[in-house]
Amino acid sequence: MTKASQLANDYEAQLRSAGVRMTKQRLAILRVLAETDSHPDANEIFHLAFAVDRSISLSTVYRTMRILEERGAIQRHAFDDGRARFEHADGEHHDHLIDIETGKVIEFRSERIERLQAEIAAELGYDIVRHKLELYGRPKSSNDATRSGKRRIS
Amino acid sequence: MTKASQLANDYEAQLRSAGVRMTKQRLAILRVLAETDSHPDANEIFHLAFAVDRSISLSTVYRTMRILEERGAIQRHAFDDGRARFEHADGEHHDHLIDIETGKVIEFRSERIERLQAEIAAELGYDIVRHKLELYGRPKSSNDATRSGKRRIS
DNA sequence: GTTCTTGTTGCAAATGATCGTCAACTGAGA
DNA sequence: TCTCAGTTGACGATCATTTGCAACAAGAAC
Repeated sequence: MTKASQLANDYEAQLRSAGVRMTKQRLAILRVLAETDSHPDANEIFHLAFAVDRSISLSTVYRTMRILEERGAIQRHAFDDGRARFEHADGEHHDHLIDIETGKVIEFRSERIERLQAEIAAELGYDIVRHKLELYGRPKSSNDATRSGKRRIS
Repeated sequence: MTKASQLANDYEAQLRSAGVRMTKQRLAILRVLAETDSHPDANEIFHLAFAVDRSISLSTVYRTMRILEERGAIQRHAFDDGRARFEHADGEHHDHLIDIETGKVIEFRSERIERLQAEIAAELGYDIVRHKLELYGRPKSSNDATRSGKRRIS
């Protein structure tokens, strides 16, 4: 079993046990989400899911994304291009670096940033509920950052 | 001369010398922007400017905000409420903490965060062009964070 | 001040993303 | 299989933002 179909099954089991009714449209969306490592918007998800099940509509994509978000199965992001973008929540929080030349999104996680953010909020008298860190950058000339997957930073 | 009207004059001089034609609508917007310390959206700016000059329209607000953004006179933000919010760019970059109970936006700047972000981008093979850090939090019980103005953090 | 050119305006209609309504349909438990 | 509350697609509504256009007004040249 591939990692993606494993993830799709996890999604399905999780939602079923939460009493969410599984329709073929939702299964198509779950499969699409499990199979992508990028951050698709609603329209992209719609097109991918449409290829799996031609009976799906854009409305259903929006409705399903809301349900998945409420259940914590996915994360919603609002980068600077206006649309909402989604990615599966595979547990650990991470941040994003967006390549302003290509739009490519690189995920990373830095414990130092996480700690520092909590400290700052505390100094301001707040408890952090969530946060959003987006770096917008341009590749350095000697760039080996083209490999994908999440990067772990000190 | 108040600090706000000083800032409004600075805006005007800067734009004039860049060859931007100054209309009464634009002057009204500049005054409104100079007088606020918050992060108004287009509609709020429209209402405030309308009080100064009843001939202004929402379209002009949007058009003017784009011009001001292109000239670097203001910063555009996209917090989690969907709309674009604006604030005057008074030079130094800062980040935001949004109170999820009241929507209040607190500005702060942390040199450690700034440094850390640059380091992370470098590790990923990128030069940072800009970045966005938003903390969404809830006030601690013993909260003295109600005072306004930019906060400087270690 | 008058003229002229060209950028700017308000309005209304157009977008684009997202959501709501509703009648028809369908999971999934009895 | 039967039942029915939850779900669907179609499509119109909504919200923030943009654009087309004819009327208008800065500001440079007279």
